[in-house]
Amino acid sequence: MTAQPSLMWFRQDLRLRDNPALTAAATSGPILPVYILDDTNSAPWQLGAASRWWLHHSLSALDKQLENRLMVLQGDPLEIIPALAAKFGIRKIFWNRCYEPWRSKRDIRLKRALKETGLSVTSSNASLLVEPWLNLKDDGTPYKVFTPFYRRAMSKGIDLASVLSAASNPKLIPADLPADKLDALGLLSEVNWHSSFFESFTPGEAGADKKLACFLENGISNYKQGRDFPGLESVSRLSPHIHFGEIAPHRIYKESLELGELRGIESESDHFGRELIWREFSYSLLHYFPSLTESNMNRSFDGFPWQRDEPLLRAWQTGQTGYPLVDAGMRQLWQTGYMHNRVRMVVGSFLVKNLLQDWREGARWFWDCLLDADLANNTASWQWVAGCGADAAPYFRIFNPISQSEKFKTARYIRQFVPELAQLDDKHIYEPDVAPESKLTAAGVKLDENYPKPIVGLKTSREKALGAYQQLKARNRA
DNA sequence: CCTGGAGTTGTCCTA
DNA sequence: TTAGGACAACTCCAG
Repeated sequence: MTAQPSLMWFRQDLRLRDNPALTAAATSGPILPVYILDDTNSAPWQLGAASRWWLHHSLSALDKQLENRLMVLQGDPLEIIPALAAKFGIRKIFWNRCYEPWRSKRDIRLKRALKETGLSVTSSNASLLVEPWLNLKDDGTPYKVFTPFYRRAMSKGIDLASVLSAASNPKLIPADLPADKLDALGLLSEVNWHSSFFESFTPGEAGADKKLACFLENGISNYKQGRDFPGLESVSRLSPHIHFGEIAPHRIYKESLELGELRGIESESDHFGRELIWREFSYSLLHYFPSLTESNMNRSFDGFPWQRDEPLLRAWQTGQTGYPLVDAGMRQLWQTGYMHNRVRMVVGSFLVKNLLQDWREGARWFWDCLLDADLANNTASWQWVAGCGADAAPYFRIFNPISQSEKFKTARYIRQFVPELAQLDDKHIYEPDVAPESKLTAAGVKLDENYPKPIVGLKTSREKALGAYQQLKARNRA
């Protein structure tokens, strides 16, 4: 007779190393590893199509690490977990915390219910450098400005030791699992739209480690400047791995800072560390302002005169705005499930300020298309770019997609994702509609035939946006 | 409680 | 060509 098994509930911690819940579960005896697809009650934030693709392959990788013993289920954990406990004679349950408001609410209920039936439940932190309730102002309230949040976190120091550990090698209880258990979740769409995702990403813990190693080897040495240039390989692209918990931010933080010291490039690694803390800031915001996903954080934006327009939104989504950098970004998103951060700001600003479309439309589209779709990051970032969020860009700060193209030398990037413009030289590729006819003809560009003319004028749309903002202010004063 | 200083990522116009 | 200031006040935060 074996010892009583523990249940390890995997969620956004799909890894064996640096996994506090798994470490704790493994030391207490044999374990039953379980994943539950639980997003059915999270409308309107059910997993997007790109996230589903990633999840499928990440679970597949984890399952292999667990000798195909990962139990995969779908439904409401409030029912499933107690049923499993009863069926397998489980007394102890372990998980790592999630922070989406609907999940943490559900987990609190579940924990209470399990404890009432005499089960032991242990939850741990596996995914935040600083959990929201550990980085508050002296008066106990949460930060709304990034820099003080960052300083506070730095001055207190990050607790790395409680998360970092060797890979667990848990003893798994025998289970008879169907071979098609993952396919049964139906995470992969029938349309083969995601085939190119594999070109840039390998979901799973091993893929995450490789991405980090590659970034530390090549990308980080020029991070501070290089991260703004979409044509360079100076960003880590770790975001989807972090979101699904295939790697602990603690490990990323530790290794990048150590390398910075070793190579004397502290400035680069500090800037990278700052970006990791931005994620923490977003989590804190969402935790303390759970309505952030639906409502303007700055309520004075509630009456903003958004100009809902389906054709404009559609042009933005499909990368047919006539602004090459915007179109390149939107097509990168669609084709690869990823978009460079500099370009995210440019396309975000363009949607919200030049097209006057509600930021929630942008957030929704990103949610569906991004492999790294993360409720806290996505929401906080869209509110930031729209000007209604915490520490937001002032409303008059409107990105000019052409200036941005030039400043960050995006010609190569544009050629990659907008092939119909590839033959244009650097001088004309940023603004094809004012290129001489001869250049366009030579490059095979026929405006409004194989590439659109700009769908809005930059100057007029900018003035319109500023006008809308003035209008809003006037209304709020009245 | 008061107060001073500061706040991710920009653009445009003018002198 | 280039550098500096305007753009908008407002809220946040720490001392």
